[in-house]
Amino acid sequence: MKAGLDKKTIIEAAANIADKEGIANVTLKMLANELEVKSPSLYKHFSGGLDELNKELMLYGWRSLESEITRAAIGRAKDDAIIAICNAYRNFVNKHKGLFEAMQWYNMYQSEEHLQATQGTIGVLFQVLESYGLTEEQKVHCVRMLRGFLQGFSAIESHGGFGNPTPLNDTFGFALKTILNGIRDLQGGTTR
Amino acid sequence: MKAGLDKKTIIEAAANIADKEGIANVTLKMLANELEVKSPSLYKHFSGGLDELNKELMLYGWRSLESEITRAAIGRAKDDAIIAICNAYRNFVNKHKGLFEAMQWYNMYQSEEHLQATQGTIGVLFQVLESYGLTEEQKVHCVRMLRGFLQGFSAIESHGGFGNPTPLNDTFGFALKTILNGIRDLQGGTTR
DNA sequence: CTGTTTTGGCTAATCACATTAGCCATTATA
DNA sequence: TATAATGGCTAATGTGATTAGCCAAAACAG
Repeated sequence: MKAGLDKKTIIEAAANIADKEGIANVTLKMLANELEVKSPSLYKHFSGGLDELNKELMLYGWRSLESEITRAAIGRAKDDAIIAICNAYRNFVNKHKGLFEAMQWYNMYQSEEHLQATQGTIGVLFQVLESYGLTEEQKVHCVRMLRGFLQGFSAIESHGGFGNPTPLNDTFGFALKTILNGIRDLQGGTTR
Repeated sequence: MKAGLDKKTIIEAAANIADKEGIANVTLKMLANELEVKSPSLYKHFSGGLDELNKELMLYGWRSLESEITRAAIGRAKDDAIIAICNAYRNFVNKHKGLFEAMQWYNMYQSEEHLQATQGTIGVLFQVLESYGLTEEQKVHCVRMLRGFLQGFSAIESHGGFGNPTPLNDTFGFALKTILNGIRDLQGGTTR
């Protein structure tokens, strides 16, 4: 006996493999190698096998993202907070390409747990929006718009999907400005 | 001898399986079953095996999307065209959940081919933007913003990721309006 | 029209990885 | 200190991908 593994260690190793080697390499075999253990041993920690592990990886990812985002928003409010959150999201994805893929991959299973997991992240945005004096419904629209954009943009960027040499920072800034304008318009009710 | 298969038939069957059974079920075995053939036979059409097949499926998906989008834009211009395109994109994803996953899945391989494949779809948006009198750079920003939002929003929606009961049509409409406003602002140069 | 080549299917065999069964030493605990 | 639970291991099984090599039908050359 020697390894002394636990779920946390294993998940973190999996996240590492995902980021470094690509999500396709998150296999029990690879994981066992990394942890210097034989693959059947992992079943002592994840009786559900690879499937359970992937689910946990997904949850771990969302929790990590939530934590980064929360930290980013500390001491900020309004647009300033939203911008910080969006930057944190984008940076997280670029730093954790594989993990982010895992977070989406598990969408396939469309589980209640997944909904819960994303809720935390989304919740931070909701809180920030509280101070804008919007209706519940308007807040929902704003959060959804932000979520959609952040997820899509980050996914494409992290995969090198934007072929053009134009700086991505500029695009991101423009998009954020546009979205914040949209939110502002909801407040005043200005019919432009 | 009997089947008389060809690439097109096989890819379409694969797309069907992806949409109906989920992308996890796009296996050579399942495909062979559907086509009433033995799995090794498929190698006569895709010498690269499952990997090549997935790549072709990805390309097929982007080509299909481009075609739907193009059709949607016919006879329309400006905001009207953009809205039509966005709706077509969203509808496509919801109708082809599995195929859309395949389109993204292959991102993993970050290939030149993938870049080419998306280019067609993106190109349609570019063309529509021609009439807005924007600089090249501004057009790039707009297209990227739209792409990011469409991909993220559609992916989340098609997976049932938006937990809230608020109608998604409303959110989509609001987001489009917001983005179109952002584009309009680029034109006038109005410093709001 | 006949001999030859190509095509596209098939069976049998191999490989990788997930998973299960059951063994066993160490650790924790009654 | 007995005993139970833990967490590792080896061996065996199962599924799907892939490869090798056979063979009949179709296409084609003369």
